[in-house]
Amino acid sequence: MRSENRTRWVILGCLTLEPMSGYDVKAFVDRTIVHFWSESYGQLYPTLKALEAQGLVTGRHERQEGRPDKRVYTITEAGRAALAAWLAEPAEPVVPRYEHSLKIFFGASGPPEAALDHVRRLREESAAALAAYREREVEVEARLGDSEHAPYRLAVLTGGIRYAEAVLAWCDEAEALLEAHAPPGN
Amino acid sequence: MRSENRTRWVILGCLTLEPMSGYDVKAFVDRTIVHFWSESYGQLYPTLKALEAQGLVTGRHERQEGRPDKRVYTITEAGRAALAAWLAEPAEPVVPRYEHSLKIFFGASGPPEAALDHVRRLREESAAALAAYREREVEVEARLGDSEHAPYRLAVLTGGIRYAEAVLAWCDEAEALLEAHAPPGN
DNA sequence: GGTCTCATGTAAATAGTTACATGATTTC
DNA sequence: GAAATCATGTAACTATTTACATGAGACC
Repeated sequence: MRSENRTRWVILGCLTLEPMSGYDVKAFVDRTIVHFWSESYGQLYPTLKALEAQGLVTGRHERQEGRPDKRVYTITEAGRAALAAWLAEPAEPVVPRYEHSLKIFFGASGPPEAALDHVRRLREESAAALAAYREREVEVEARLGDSEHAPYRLAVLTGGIRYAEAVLAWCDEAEALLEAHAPPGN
Repeated sequence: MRSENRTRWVILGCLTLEPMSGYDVKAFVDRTIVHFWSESYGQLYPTLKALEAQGLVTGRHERQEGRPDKRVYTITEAGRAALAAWLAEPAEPVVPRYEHSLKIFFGASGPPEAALDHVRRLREESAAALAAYREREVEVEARLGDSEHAPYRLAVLTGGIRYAEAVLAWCDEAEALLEAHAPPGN
């Protein structure tokens, strides 16, 4: 693998916002960057331990009443430096694997309506995603205000919105194209 | 992993077009669907063997002059049926991991100009990709003509074009946003 | 003489997900 | 009484990449 364990950078990035537990990081990822990133506990907890061993974060046990204790991690100066260095490097252009596209690409080998169904499902998924992003946009604008993080977060969120809009427009185009060549026989 | 070995479906899909060797499949992927899919030899060759063992493809040794012999695989009826069944199933919505977005998202923790640099590099990469797609579009239209595959392939290629266009438009938007909030000090 | 293309494969390593285990408290 | 939330972790498994090994012929 080209870049060793990208989970570490996600964790360090989250910890620059505030001290968090593994559970908190997971919740943050699922709430804010889930449209372009995902993390699993199976990756988060071991990586947190490794980061602590490397001195990039420090963990402390925190007692809680009425709920389980948690282990809260804080980023160290070394952690901030490592993150800053990684942020300065060009991003690795990773080729994503889109099953939707793959299934449409080989559509001629499937049942007649299958490719159109993929387009229609994609439209529904994208419409739902778009609605969620727009809600989040309002929320982020309100909560972040003029924080130093605001422009970065808003830029990325706008990216999600533009992406979803482009996919929706493409769905119409693709549907027309496929319908024209494979007239519905039912 | 939810879907067992998606490489198999790529191989079967390719073999519906014509009999191919592992090397041919790799070349086809890199030539036509590389913008949303990638395959490595380390995955292709073992999977081809497994598919043969399952009776979904048959391989034959082909002698060549002036170049190495090759092993050419042909899809069987069972292979076509398996592929058609997979194509009929809804695609699994896999969350991609965009390093570009991640680095911009946490931009406040990096060097001042870093996030803008990511946007600018992304613009260059997308512009190059867009140019390549447009060339391929002309080529595909000419070569596929009114083949049964044409509408599917063109639809997917158009998807790549729309995506690249949307990214380019977003880059302008993001650059303006980031410049407004983090005035260039150099 | 060096590099590129053609061609097949294996081994080692890593990345990542899923399932399991545990258990208290809160909400429906 | 059931299900969800909070909370941490491990083990098993799968997917996937990268590096290595081999070797002939074509091209510059």
